[in-house]
Amino acid sequence: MVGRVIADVEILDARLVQPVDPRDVRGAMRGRRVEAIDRRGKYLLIRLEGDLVATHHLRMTGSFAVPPKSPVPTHVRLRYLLAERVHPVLYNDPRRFGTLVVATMAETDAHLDARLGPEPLGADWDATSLHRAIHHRTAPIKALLLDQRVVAGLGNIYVDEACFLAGIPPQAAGDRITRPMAARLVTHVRARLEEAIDVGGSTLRDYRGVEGEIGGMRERFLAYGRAGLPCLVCGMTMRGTRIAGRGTTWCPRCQPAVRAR
DNA sequence: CTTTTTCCCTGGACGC
DNA sequence: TGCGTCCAGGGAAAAA
Repeated sequence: MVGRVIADVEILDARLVQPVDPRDVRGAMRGRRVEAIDRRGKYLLIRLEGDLVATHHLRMTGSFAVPPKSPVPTHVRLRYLLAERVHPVLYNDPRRFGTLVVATMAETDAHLDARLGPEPLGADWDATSLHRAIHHRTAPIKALLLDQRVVAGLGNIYVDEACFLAGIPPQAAGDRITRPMAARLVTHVRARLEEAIDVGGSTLRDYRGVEGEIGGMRERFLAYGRAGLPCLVCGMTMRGTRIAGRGTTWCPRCQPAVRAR
């Protein structure tokens, strides 16, 4: 899309852009050239000429498809028609959790800055900054890592994976996470994210790459979704519970309870 | 202030 | 096969 002019935007599901009138979004984007596409946390930013940003969030089931390399998906909610290109870029989202906001750069930055902490793959996120952000908190470490203001971009899968690899039980309170433990979390969050990116993401059911590809990460899960199954490291039965409203899996042997202070 | 719970939404899995 | 029920989860909003 970068460098091309958006000839038109067809919004097939008005709820995608609520509470804004879909006609305003269409009118604002039409005829503008795409200058760049960026990401902040889980937000996808389509930067348009003339100080305008289209901010997509895919939630769990959103994906972009680029025919004809990709098959046309079954739940297309929006079509970007590009000048001098036959096939539109499609936004697909069976469950309609995804969102789209169109705003100026300043409005977009303000919106994101209020919601997002440091990037997990960025230089400013390290053991010290994580420890500082959570050492006074009593919520479980899993809830804190899912909090996008603590660190931007982690979801349920990667938090379970990182806690497992770091040997820290997900229910451990933030104020019991020592600096060395924070260092292990940072290391394993980074390693797991980079590995997932390399293999094309974690398709569970709906996620697809723009050419329809299924992500390769789901065969590599060590913790996520393995409750009741043997731990791939020690063989003990993995336990399942609910933390921060999310299904949570951990190994009682590899992630022993943190000692009270 | 922090933390927890509820809600949104739909397709797939499962039981009968 | 068909129907009902439950579950998955990111983030906003409400409740505690």
